[in-house]
Amino acid sequence: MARTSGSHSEITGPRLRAAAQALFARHGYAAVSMRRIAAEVGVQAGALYNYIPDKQGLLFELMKSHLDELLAAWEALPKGTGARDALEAFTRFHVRFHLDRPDAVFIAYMELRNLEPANFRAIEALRRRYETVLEDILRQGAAEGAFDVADSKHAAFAVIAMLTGVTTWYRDEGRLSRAEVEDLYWSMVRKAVSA
Amino acid sequence: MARTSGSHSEITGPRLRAAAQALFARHGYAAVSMRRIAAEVGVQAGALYNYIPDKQGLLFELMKSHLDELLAAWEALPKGTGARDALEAFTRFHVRFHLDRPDAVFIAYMELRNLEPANFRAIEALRRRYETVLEDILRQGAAEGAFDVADSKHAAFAVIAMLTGVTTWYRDEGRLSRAEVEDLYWSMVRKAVSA
DNA sequence: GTCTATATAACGATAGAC
DNA sequence: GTCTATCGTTATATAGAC
Repeated sequence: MARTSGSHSEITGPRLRAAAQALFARHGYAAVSMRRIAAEVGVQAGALYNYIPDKQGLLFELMKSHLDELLAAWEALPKGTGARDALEAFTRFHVRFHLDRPDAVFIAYMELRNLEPANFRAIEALRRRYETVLEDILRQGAAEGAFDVADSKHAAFAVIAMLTGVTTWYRDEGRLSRAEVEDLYWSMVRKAVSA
Repeated sequence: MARTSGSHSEITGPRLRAAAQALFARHGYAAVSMRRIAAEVGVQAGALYNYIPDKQGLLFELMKSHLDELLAAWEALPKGTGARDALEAFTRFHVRFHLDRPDAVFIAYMELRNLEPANFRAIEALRRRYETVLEDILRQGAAEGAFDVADSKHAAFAVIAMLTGVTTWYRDEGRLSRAEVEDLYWSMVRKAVSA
């Protein structure tokens, strides 16, 4: 909806990020113009530069805030001590978190190649921290004899790829509830790493 | 390398597809210009239109030929009869095929949103045919009691996502051989669907 | 803070010469 | 089949008025 001119600093910023996230997820960063984002927000393109340094900075901020939120949400989760419980917690957390943010997830996985080198390194470091969470769980479980995982690092990659794939097919209107989807993935993950 | 002018119909076409595939995989379809592709091929941009109808047609042809080749390669594979053997054959085939074509795989998964509607439907149909191959194997194995898979369709999605993820980390110079990678994924897939 | 207007560059695609 | 030249459009980003 077009808006008349005036001061709207408190709402234009969030609206800009929301519009950019939705459009980047649907059409891709390179295919979306600043004019298109501005039209969605309801301002002219020039006004967006009161909130972002440039288009690249906008992409970086979206990806960084998503990964910061992902890591913070995991840290905040109450956890037990055993590796098996930790793996179940991680699996259900990952599925739930990603189903709640399909657009942010899509961008974080698809737009890495559109990041400038310094930004790419920063995002990759955050992603690596998250992968290490699962890697450590698998390594601990293998040491305890609860899991049969020869290569914790690559097993973690495989599990995360499997879990993240849920965003490509899950729809709220679909046949399965979120709880059923969690159960489905937990069943497969549990068995895949079992002794 | 720049080339002098003249007739080169027999080599420019393949070079165009090879250059476009490499550039689309690295930077994304929307971020790569026809001028950039032409420079890689060693001709001027206008000359490319002797081989393709437009940029969209180029993307579609790359994706379609990749998926056609994928399905044909699977069909040509000698197969046993049991579900367990079929699953192992599928797993090893998928890993091997995808590791051999990282650029084509990347494009086929990342550029779906840049396809025009009619092209999107055609590509989706081919992808669906491939998913159904695994889905049928899982369903047969579940019916025989060899597998414990409650939902063949979504289990197939999960397994394919896990397997395709190999392209995000595997490097020929890395620690693991292709055979070891195949074994690693087969071990996880086998257990994930086991009874 | 947003507007209009614009600087500067690149885009996809085509026409006509050779 | 490829070239040069160009049409018409669009892009990111900025300047100055309000």
